[in-house]
Amino acid sequence: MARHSILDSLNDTLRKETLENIRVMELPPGQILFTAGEHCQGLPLVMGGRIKVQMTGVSGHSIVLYRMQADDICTLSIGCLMTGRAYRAEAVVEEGAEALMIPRGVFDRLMDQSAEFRLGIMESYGRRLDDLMLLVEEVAFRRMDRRLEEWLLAHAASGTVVITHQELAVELGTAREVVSRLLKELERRDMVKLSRGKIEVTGLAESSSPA
Amino acid sequence: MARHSILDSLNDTLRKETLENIRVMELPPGQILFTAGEHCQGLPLVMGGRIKVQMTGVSGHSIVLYRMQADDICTLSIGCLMTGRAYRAEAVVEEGAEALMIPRGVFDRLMDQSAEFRLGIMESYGRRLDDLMLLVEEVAFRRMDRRLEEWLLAHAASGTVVITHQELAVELGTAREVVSRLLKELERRDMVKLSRGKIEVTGLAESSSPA
DNA sequence: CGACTTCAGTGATAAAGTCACAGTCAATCT
DNA sequence: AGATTGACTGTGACTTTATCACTGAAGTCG
Repeated sequence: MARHSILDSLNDTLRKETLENIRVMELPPGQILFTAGEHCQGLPLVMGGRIKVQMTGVSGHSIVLYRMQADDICTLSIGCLMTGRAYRAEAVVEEGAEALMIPRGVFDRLMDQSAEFRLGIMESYGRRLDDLMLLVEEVAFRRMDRRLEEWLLAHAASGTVVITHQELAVELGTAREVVSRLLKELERRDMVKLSRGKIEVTGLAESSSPA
Repeated sequence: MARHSILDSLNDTLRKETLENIRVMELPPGQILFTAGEHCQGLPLVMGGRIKVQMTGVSGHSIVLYRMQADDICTLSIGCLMTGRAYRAEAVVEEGAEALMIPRGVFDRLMDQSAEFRLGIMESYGRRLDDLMLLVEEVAFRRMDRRLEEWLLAHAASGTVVITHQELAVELGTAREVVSRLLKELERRDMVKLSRGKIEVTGLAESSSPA
C-alpha cells in the first residue's frame, strides 16, 4: 500500500525497516499539511493526490510557489527537519492525497545507507530550486495577461476550471481586481465565459496574442 | 590553504583523501564561474570573496538571485551535477575569491561517508530555498521604492556605493529607468547624492517613509 | 422571505514598466 | 588638444499593474 518510487530503490532489509517506522497519512482535500511558523515533524513522501505550497507575505498577499504530486518529496521539509527552522510556507491539500511521514531518524538512516535514496533527494532539491528560479523570473518580468492566459491553458485547455478570481490571483501572485479585469477583457474577446466561481475556456490558442 | 568549514567536520582519512582529489580555483573579480546552458563540472565550495548568482529571463532582463561568500556551498551546482541538467543561472565573481572544486566522485563519496557533510549540504539547500522564497515574495508584493531604500541601507549604510543604475536595476529585478527615477526622487529629498556610477547615502533612516 | 456572506465588476488614482530620445561624462585615438 | 566613441543618466509620453473604495449580484441559511 505504501508506494513511493524512492522506496523502490531500497534493498529489502532497508525497505522493510523503513516501512515499519513510517506513518501513512490520509489527506482529505482542504487539509493543511503544515502552516507557516510550524515546526517539521518528518519528511512527507507524497504518494498521490495534489498538494499546493503557498506563502503569505508581510503584506498579507499570498502566492502559490509550487505543487506536489505522486512520487514527489516535500523538499521544503528537509531544510526544516535538519536545521530546526520553522516552515515559511503553507501546504494545502487540493486533491485527496496519501503521504508517508518519514521521521528524522529514519531519514538520517536512509541518507546514510542508500546512495539511491540520496540521489532521489538531491534530484528533488534540484527540481525545486529550478521551479523557484523560474517563478522569480515569471513574477519579475512577465506580463500578467500572458501569464493568466497560460495558466488557463494549462489548467483548462478547453474546458472549465472551478476557481474564484481571488484564488486565481493567489496562483499568479497578483490582486483580485487585476484578475477580474483581465478576465473580463478575455470575455470581451470571446476567449472565456465567466460565471460565479468558474471559468469556461472557449477560444484560447497556444499563442493567441503576439508575444 | 584549502579551508572550508564543511571539510573541518571530516575525519582525517577522509579529509586527506578529499584534499588530494580537489582543485583549488583562483577567481579574480569579473570571472564567470558558470553561465546559463553550461554543464556542471563539480561542486564549488566557496572559501572567500563574493560571487553573485543571477539569471536572465526570456525577456532579456536579469535579476540577482543570491550571493555566495566564505564557507558557502554552490547548492545550485548539486542539482546540475546529479541530474546532468544545464545551469539556468550565471555566477559572476564580485570580490576576488577562492573556491574548491569537488568532482562528482568525491562528492558521492563524501555524501556516503560523512553524516556531517550531508548535514552541511542539506542546511545549505534549505537556506537557498528560503532565500528564493523570500525573493519571490519580495518581487511579487513589495514596493520598489522601499526595496531600493533597503538595498541602499544594506549596502552603504551611510557611505558610498559604486554601482550604476543599470546594475542596481538587475539587483532589484526592475528597469533602469525605474531606478533612475526613484533615485532622483531620493536625491530631491536629500537622502542620497548621485554622481556617475556611484551613490552616496546621506540620510536614509531605518524607516524613512512609513511602511 | 430577508439577512448575510462571498464573489465579481468598475472608477479613480498611484506605482511601475516600456519606449524613445537627449544630454553628460570619461576614456581613447588620432 | 580636440574629436570621437561608448557608457551612463535624465525625462516625457504612454501602457500595464496595483491599490482603494465602493456597488451590485449570486448563493446560503435562519
